[in-house]
Amino acid sequence: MAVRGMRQKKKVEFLTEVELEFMTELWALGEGSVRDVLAQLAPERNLAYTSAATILRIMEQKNFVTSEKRGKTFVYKPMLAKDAYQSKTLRNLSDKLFDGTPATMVARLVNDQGMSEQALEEIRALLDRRLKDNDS
Amino acid sequence: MAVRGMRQKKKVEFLTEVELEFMTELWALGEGSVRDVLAQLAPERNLAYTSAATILRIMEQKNFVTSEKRGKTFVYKPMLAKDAYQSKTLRNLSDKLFDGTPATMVARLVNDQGMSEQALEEIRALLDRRLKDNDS
DNA sequence: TTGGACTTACGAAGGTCTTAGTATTTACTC
DNA sequence: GAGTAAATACTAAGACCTTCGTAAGTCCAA
Repeated sequence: MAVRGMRQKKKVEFLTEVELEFMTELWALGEGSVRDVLAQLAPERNLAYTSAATILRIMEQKNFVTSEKRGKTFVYKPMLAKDAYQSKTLRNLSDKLFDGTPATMVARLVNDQGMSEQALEEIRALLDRRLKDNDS
Repeated sequence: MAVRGMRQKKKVEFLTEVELEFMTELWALGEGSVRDVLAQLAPERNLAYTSAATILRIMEQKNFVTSEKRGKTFVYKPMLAKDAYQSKTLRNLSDKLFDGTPATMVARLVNDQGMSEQALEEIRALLDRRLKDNDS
């Protein structure tokens, strides 16, 4: 009997570069085996099967995904929704690089991110809705 | 004669955790010596002087700061303005975690970052200005 | 039930990051 | 010019990350 799923001392908060790459595919797929995820990566990525398996196993140890055995293979599923992780990441970035003021962040985005006029309009509409809700 | 400022193969784009911590102090100070930066850190940080010196020397190798010798000590200065680095970081985050659509990012920020009504109003004003400029 | 294809578990190499100790250099004073 | 306090340069340890090879386990078909 193999040992799987050992605990770890410190809670890991954020995905590493490669883990984010994998999680992105899992978010898109909903769930997937090592082979499924590997198939989603760009062809020029050229990652060995065992590397992908290792990455997913580590992600499970860090509680970023759960696995379920189907026949011979494990199927992995995100433990964290994409938008929740987006929020978490933005909060962290706001703290670390924007003095904890997310408004500065939005300002920076709106000012120099080369957003289309349509995108800007959408955001304004979003703000209008938000500000109306606050009134009630 | 010591060897300082050796080149490096690959261009480094982003600050590491500790480098960001140091760069934040340099941005606030404008410039500073090892001792200056160390003095700015939280007292409970307890970092050895030589560690701080090493970090700044590495940051110079990576072209994040320049140094100038004044008397016995080096004074370090950022090579990159804070807002430029903020923009760069946001662009990267948008690509990696938001499918390259910064509008989604703003939406996430506005929706769950707990911004005050005043902050939201300011952003809307900013957008209004941006959208008017585009018309002309 | 045994062979083969595929899967998982483990270990290790090579890299970067963070930290700090030791050794060397430097500027200034007497 | 020698001594001294402070700064810089170097080295290295320990942690984590990425990658992959090898070994061991597993399912199925003939």
